[in-house]
Amino acid sequence: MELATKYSPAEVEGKWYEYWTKHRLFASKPDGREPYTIVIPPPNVTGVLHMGHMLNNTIQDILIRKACLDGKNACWVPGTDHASIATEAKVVNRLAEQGIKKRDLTREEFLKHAWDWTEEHGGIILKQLRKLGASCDWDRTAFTMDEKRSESVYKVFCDLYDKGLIYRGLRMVNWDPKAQTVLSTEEVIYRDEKSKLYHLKYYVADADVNPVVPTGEEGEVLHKDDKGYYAVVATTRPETIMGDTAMCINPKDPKNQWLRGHKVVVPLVGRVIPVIEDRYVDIEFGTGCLKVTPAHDVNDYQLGKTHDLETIDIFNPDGTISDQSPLYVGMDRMDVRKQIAKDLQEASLLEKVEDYDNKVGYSERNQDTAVEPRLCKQWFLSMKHMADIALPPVLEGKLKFHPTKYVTTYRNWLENIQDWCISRQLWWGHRIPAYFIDGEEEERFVVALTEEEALAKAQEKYGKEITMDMLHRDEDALDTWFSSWLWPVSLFDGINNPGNEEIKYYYPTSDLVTGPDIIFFWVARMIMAGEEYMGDIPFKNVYFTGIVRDKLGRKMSKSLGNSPDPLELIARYGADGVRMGMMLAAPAGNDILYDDSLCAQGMAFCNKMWNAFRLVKGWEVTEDNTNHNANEMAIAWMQAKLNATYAEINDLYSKYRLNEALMAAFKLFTDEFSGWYLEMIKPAYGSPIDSKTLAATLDIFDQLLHIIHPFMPFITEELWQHIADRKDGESLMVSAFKTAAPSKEDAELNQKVEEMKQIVSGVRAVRQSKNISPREPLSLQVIGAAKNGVTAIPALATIIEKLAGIDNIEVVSEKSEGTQAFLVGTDEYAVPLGNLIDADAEREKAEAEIKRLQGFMTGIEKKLQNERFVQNAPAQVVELERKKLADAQSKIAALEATIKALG
RNA sequence: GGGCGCUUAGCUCAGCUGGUUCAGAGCAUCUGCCUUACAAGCAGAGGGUCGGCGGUUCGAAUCCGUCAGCGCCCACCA
Repeated sequence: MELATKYSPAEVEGKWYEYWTKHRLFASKPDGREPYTIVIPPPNVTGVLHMGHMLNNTIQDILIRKACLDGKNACWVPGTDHASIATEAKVVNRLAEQGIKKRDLTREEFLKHAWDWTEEHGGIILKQLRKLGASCDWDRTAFTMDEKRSESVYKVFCDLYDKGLIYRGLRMVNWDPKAQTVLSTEEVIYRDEKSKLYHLKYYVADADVNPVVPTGEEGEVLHKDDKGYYAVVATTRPETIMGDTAMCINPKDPKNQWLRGHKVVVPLVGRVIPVIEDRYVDIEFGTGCLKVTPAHDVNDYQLGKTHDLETIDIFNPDGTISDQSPLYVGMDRMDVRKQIAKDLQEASLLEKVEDYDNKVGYSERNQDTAVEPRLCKQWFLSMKHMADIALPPVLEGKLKFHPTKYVTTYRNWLENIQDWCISRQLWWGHRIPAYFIDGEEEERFVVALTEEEALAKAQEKYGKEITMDMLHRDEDALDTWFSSWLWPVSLFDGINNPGNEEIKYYYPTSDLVTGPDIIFFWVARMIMAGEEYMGDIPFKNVYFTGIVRDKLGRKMSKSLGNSPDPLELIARYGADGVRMGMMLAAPAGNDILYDDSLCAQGMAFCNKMWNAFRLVKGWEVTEDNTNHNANEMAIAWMQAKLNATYAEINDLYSKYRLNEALMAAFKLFTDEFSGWYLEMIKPAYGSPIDSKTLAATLDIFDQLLHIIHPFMPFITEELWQHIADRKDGESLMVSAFKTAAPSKEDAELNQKVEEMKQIVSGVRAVRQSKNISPREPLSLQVIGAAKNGVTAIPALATIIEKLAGIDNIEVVSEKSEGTQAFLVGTDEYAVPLGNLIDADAEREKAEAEIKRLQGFMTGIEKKLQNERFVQNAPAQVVELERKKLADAQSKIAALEATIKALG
């Protein structure tokens, strides 16, 4: 058949994906083989594939396919995450478009919409992963809110509550006014911001007491104007003054001594508040006077507790001013900031405004919404115990991080860990299995898996008079990560059904591939849950990928429009091409600077493989196997090279240096196999190839396809299916494959061939410099001393003749006139060219080289004359220097002979 | 403010415990070739005083110190 010179992935990829699926090659069941397990970092159920997923899932697929070829029982479990905040926000937005407000719906109605949305948009991403070639066991597809996973979450919640690790607490928490929910500390990201520092006047209320005010250098009275004495407070948040319940100074601050024991008036508000003293206040910052708003700042809250201050909550949950405030009720906090600045100015209460750089916390999910500290009662998981069990396996190296630098990050976090706020004021998620009991001022509740159980517990705890009507289940849902942290366990039903066959077989999983941005959110917490519920680590290795950036180093983002659509890329370059492009750009642990040209390189490589296949496939075969010594040599060498490279590749895999492994495979195929081996054995045009060489070549091809397959599954399967007759159901994916360990003989043979290659390149360079066509035959002179080199091996001599276009190799004691010489190591070769030689130019070149070598020798001689070097350096090293010296001498001799021969 | 990491060819990166293979790879560049698998190709070539300075050593890209620049993580200075 005629095969196109271009490989077209579109015609091939879908076919093989279907074939793999049909023959259930991705499916895994526990058996006698060694398991190799990866659980996918579950993407948001409503998400679509982006470049980060492409990278992450390509890596996972490579690892899975490699394990499969290594004969392991590879199991890659896919699934999606319900992503409560993100998904709920999307649903709320869609409802808003339809004119429906969330608060007008009941919980049940809202959840119905959310499930509709999930079914409509959910799992698109998993379908997209198939285009990439992801070899997930799709039968196992899970969802963090499916039945088994939900049951696991509830059980774990109850269990941790019973163990006393989950508790309710009144804390200053991070509030997202847009999503209207609490966030954990990890979900707040701080950004540098250019803001303003407002200096506000707080007049002394009891001015009649006539405080002792300091005076300036000129003797003038400070802190006083026609309205009286005043202190100045610097704040970035003037809109919170309605919540001020004290002003604070440092007791050791000399310049503010005069304020001790006085009271001041909150500007505009008119409330009289005490001046308190606390060493927390930084004397150097601003004026050393701090306004204290216990309801809206973490530190102020602490001060409030210490000094027994009143707490005035001036914000509504949506970030507008509450009726606790005397002013601006109902206005948004950001609008109030602008307005109050004006009003203060007009009332002459604003001394000045300065530019100021500070950090503002934003919700990780709503990055346009500033988080508000807020005091409220939430559910927390005590983390001390969790940190204690999660730290040792990583520090001891039982669970390895790649790259290792993240161990420090992990450790720092765990050693300074805060309790985890696990409740969220959302509906989309796992509803907290806690039941509050009506009737008393003080909060009464029980935690239980079912209402019946709850009632029983309530009656036991609070008395028989409790009835079902009095129970109200907590309205809040759990943090999404409270279900994801169970993922490696819950996927194999290890919580509901401890000790089952699957969990015993697949747990602990092998590798986790994820981004370092979720090391705390997810990785650390999975280790905690794994240790708590399985008594063992959830995975043996964590491979942290980098962030995908554009080639200018910018993060890919929707707003910049610099993020390509993965599916378009696949359509353009083929999945294999894109996979290779991603991997080439992905050095282990570094960020990825993505550029389309990398995919183009991947596609070009596919084409290379395709054409190599066309060549091999196109040969006529003869059974005449005589006279193919050169081919035997070539085959032996190629196999040796392959063995050595594969050993290297395996080593790179073990270090997760997948980009280097791919590069090694790429070079093996392109340079060694296509560039050298195929040229060595290629029969003359129109001539057949002997059957032994063909068989050996197909075998080598087969091995190469195995090596490349994890990186580029589609084209390798396509070619593998073509290079021999295959039965239906057979696949490269699961076919046996063996290379020998590299041997000493391999290395020796390789060294000879490398030398041979240099001779060929030498001749080619001569041709290039003299503009001689490759088809014009030349002869090659082997100068005296080199006569025992590789040209003395008949098979290699034959190959040299073939590849360099040489019709005659002769050994001469001295090169004749009109030759152009070159050195391979210290061996000298020459190509007779007659009058094509430009004697002057050659002489100049040789002289320059001699000069360089002499300089080189001088350096070595000095070294060898240095007694301390000769005494202290290892004998080997000294010997080497002597050899370098000798080599340089013989090279100079050869060059001098060249000059002489030029006449 | 604390911690970690990075700086090697135009670009992206390898260079483990200092000395053969130490100055490398891929891409890009330049020069020849439409050579009968592949121009998405082949052949050949050029390109770096390994961020600066100082130290240890017979010997430093590699170890130590220091400075500069960049990046990341953590932290309650309003």
